[in-house]
Amino acid sequence: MDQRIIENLFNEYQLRVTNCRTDIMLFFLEADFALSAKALENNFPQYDRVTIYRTLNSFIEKGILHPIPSDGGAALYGLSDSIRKGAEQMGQATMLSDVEEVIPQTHIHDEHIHFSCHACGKTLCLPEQTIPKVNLPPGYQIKEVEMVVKGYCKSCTPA
Amino acid sequence: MDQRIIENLFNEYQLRVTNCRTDIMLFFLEADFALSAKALENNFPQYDRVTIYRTLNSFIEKGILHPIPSDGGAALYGLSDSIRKGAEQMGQATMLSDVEEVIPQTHIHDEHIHFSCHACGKTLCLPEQTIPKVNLPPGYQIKEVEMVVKGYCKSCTPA
DNA sequence: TTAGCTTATGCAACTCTATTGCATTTTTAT
DNA sequence: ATAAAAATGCAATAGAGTTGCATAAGCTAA
Repeated sequence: MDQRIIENLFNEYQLRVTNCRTDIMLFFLEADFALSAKALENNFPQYDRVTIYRTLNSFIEKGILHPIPSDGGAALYGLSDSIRKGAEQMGQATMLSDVEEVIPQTHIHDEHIHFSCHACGKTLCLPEQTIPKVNLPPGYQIKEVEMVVKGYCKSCTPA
Repeated sequence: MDQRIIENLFNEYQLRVTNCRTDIMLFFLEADFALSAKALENNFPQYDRVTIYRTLNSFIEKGILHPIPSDGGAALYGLSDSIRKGAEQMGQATMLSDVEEVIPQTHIHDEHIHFSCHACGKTLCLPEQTIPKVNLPPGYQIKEVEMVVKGYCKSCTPA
């Protein structure tokens, strides 16, 4: 994952390029599961807890990360679908013109299913799994749907 | 709602009958939405915060209440479907024999949809709305599914 | 009904997650 | 290079929830 791709992303979203933001974004791109503030604190002892929280909040405001509902006390965060897809495409691109095509998609909520594994404890975004349509009785106006499936993930289910 | 019905319920679930438990159970039965520990603290200043938390936990252990995923920091709790249904049936019953028919249904998870209203802030259980079946790619083993729909509830949607 | 065992309650202290204010440092545009 | 704007670190604070322990209340059986 090229550093330049991340810088470009931050420029698009009007976020200043800092070590903390770059490191955390790289970590999210390399992780295939959702992360907690605690996990980031452990992985980046060089940054203050407060800075990590502020970094997470700035990413959420821009729509780069989305919060994932969790049972435990601690919040979880996952990369937005558009960001991950964009970064993967850019990873293959070699020309700068390709890189500049990314358009910020703020406020677009990813309506994918989240999976929480009882065995390894990880929570994953399943970008390919769209949430099934819901029909509520008349009078309800649906704006957003959250779905968390719990069980055993691919790695933890015996084949 | 008869006090005797609640006493009977507690006996079935092997919970001692105390003022705090009775008051809180009554409050849940009368509320048509999910409650937070904070809401109970506000409504029952005569009971200690710790007692309220322990009361909630004892109800959850017995399966009388279920925790509801929420964005905010604070947990929400809803009455289990079987309890509310049982209490309503008993409310109509006049003979003690009817009342004694309640069977504790511990560890049965209610797979209904939850609705969270952006306007009034209330979270409701929708016992009639079952969660649609989900198909995940091979390798995932599903044990439990949570679904929270957000938008405007019946009371807050203009007709 | 009471004696005695068990469980629930209240209080104090504590843990953990997250936020806020403020001084200092870093980023970025000129 | 410089100055404005924004990010960082530190200290303090807020809120949710839990634990230990002494006391009070509920339950069981005689």
